[in-house]
Amino acid sequence: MKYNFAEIEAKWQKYWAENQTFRAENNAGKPKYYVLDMFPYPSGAGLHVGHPLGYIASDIYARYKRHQGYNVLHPMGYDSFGLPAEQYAIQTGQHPAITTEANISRYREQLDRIGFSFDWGREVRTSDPKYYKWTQWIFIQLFNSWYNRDTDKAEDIESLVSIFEQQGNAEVNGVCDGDTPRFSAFDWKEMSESEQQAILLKYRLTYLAESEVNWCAALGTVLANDEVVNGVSERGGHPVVRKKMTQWSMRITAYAQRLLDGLDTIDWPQPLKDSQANWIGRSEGASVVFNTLPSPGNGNSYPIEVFTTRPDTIFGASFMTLAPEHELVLKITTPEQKPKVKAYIEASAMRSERDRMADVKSVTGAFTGAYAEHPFTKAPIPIWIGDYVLAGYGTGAVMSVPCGDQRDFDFAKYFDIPIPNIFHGADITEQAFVDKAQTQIANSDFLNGLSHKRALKKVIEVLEKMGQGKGKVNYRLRDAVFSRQRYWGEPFPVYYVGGMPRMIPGEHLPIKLPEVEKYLPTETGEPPLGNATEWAWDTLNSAVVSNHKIDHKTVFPLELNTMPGWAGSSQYFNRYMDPHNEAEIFSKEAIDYWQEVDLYIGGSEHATGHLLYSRFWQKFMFDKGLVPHDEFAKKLINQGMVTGMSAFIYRDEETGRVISKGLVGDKKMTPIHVDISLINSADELDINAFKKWQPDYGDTEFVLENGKYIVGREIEKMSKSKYNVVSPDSICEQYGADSLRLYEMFLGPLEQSKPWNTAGITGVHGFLKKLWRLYFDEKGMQVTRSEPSKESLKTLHKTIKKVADDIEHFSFNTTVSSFMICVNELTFQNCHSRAILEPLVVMVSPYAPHIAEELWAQLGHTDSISTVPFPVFDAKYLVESSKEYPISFNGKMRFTLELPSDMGKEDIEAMVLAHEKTQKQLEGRTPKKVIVVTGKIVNIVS
RNA sequence: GCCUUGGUGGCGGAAUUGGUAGACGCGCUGGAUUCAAAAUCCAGUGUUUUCGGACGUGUGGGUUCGAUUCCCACCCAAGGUACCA
Repeated sequence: MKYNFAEIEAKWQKYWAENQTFRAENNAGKPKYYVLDMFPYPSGAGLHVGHPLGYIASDIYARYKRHQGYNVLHPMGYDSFGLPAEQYAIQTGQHPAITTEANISRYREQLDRIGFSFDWGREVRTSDPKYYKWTQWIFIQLFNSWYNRDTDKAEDIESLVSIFEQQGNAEVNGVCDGDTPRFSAFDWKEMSESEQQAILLKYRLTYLAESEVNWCAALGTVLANDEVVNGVSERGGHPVVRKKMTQWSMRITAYAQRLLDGLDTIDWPQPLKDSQANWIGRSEGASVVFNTLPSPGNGNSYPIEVFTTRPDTIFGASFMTLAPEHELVLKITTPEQKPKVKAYIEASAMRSERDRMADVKSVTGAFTGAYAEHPFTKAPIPIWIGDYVLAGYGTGAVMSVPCGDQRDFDFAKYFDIPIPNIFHGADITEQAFVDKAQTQIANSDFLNGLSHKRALKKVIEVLEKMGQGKGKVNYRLRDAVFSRQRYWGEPFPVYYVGGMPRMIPGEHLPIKLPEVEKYLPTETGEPPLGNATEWAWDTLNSAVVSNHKIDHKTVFPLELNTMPGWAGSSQYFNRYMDPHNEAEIFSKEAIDYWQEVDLYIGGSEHATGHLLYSRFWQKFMFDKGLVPHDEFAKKLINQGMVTGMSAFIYRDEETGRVISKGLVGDKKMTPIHVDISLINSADELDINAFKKWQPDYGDTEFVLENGKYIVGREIEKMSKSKYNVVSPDSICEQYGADSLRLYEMFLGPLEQSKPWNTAGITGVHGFLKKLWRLYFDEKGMQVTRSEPSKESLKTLHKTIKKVADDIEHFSFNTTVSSFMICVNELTFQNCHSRAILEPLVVMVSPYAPHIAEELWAQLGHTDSISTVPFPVFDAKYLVESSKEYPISFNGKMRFTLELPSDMGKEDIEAMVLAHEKTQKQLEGRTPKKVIVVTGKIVNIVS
């Protein structure tokens, strides 16, 4: 009987679907285990072999856990809102929902072919109103909450209102906007409804605020940083300017410290934690207030607050620098300097934030003509603006200490500003002195002679006493903008009364995305939802109604923005626990049972996006008492990228001939991508097939080496345009899903990126055939009830140990090797014993589930192999009577010697020294020292 | 610049607490089988060699009886990033 993978795989995929083999119950009397993959965006291109890498790894682990007796939750879904479908809609008029649906079916077909053990009964799609109902619901919960620093958690907004009613906001220690005014209970009661709402917005965890965006007027939309290249839009090359727009924001900064602290409690890769920690960017220092001096143009004095991590260097401050966007800039600039300053502000508005930050070399800035008073020396110090200071970080203003900060130093040198030295013994002629450990402060009045640490403490004390500053912790993390001017996203459950946002009551959710004629922004520059004609909220009937009914009395306009891509992915892992619940986001029972994700596998590119936002929402949900853990995933693994092996032919532009790689030499030739399906495993090009694919080359002369055309190979990202994409379908077709699964794992360590080379798959495919032949010969089943040999038992148990250890360490590539070694050995031993071959098939099952199910059934079992207990390792089969000792001389192994395992050190030493090969190696020298590590090695030093 | 990860045969990679470097697979070479091919099987495959051996894990040092593994300095590649006060 031959190994017919096509038949076997179709059969078992059908069996699993029909029997719902992998359905997870919410209360099975077993311990739970939750294995999660990052759900994909269903793109039009379909899956390539890089995509399923992580899914295969998680599937192996999920199946392994089932063999260990766990009730495993292993769901899959789609992150199905997104830009490509919308772009396609703009071009073709096709509704994104239709495109998305088609793409999802294609993804599903491809996924099904690989034999994943997903519980498809729990599938979620972020673009499904039944799902985004709960995304909207969470938004409302955030809106109705504020962050209380005293209790260090989110609380209901009602509690804030009652504090305001009783005592105003003076005593409230809540996270709020920087410009929140102080008011008393009396003031609060005097405010109009609208004014009160405006105040509350400053405290809500999701709020409306002006944020800076990259506005592209020609496209009528806001662009992401990476869509802006050199100040113009990537698509079309239209001008882009920084502009303030009213947008929804998430007050993630309220959670900065907890997001940082939480990293210590989760088993995530260190590089990923590092990048989150850097993103949050905690720095300790002080905020210091400098007052401006009245100037010819402006008789007032304004306080300018700066944040500095080096308040100890305050006596070295010889100027101040404000971000060009700083609100005081135009107020304090002298008439004389106005033209220069205005020009500079305009110029920097043209540059994207990324451009401003990437440009390290050029120093730019402008003098405002104004001065501030140094808090201690009372000296006037000039106020400059410079775009190396970012409006969004700290207070958008810095005290510049050129002797202690390289950027300030460069700025001062460039504009010829004095550089006072306040460090004892430091040379600052060429560069700033930044070594904190070596710092001894000088020329600084009461700080003279102090170290960095002591000066820091002292100066903060004095500043606090003067009321001109205080110690402060600053975070780089900014609140996350939550509005998008797009069509294909979650609509907000928000309508506007007198310009103030109101939430639609939860019982009327979901608010479904309206139909529009065009998916582009409106002519007046409003988001695509501005094209909808049925987009108003009728408060009497609690329904979405036609726009012409808007009367601002009972019918109000709805929000025109939609939510960003990360909205739908920030809680999906909890929704999987109870995906069909229409009354709650998930039942208490479900969350109490599943608790949290035990293992999450996905790409590291989500480090500071999805993974940070999800942690934020989880902490919020925890504060609200909805989830039992404030971290959603205990363990996380990043899978690496699978890169493609592009193939090139080389065209000699002078002669027009195409030269085989070995004959190219030093001559400059044009490399041209060729489709990798035309290349065999020896890098030879099928010239006829190539000419058929590219008829233009029909008459081209191919210069061969040894009668063959050899292509060049290079590793690149897999992409259609590079003709190096390998689809899993074609692999499944040719070798089967089991071969694909094994090969993806065999490629190398899960976390590392590695190139795909289809040629190598014959190795694992050959292994599966060889495995099959242990069970079947030409005549049929050849498994016997005979007693297994000692060697076979040893082979089996050696493999059990290795495989179990490797799976726990997610070292799936080495597991595949040990399977190969095991099958090679059993074949050599001519082993057909059921006592060996039954446990073997269970071990293989997580990796190659189809062949395992088939062999299991052929062995006479009637149930699926999926929950059969994993074989248990027994050390007694590995006991050896002798050990082959490596004998090394000065650390280099020269020969091996077989000795009894229980032989003692002295006996070993005597045996080894007496050996003729030892005498030969020593060449008459006396050994200085003999090291014997029993069971390991012998080393002779001479 | 900074942070992170990595650098081992022709290629992917292995060596789990410092103990036989190159497991396993691909590719390649030779052979068996075949009319032939595919498939399968067997043997070989780091470099070098006077066939004794010598040298070999990016480079240079160090610790150690012994280093791919630990320490210091450097080079290169990939990914991330923030001129962050």
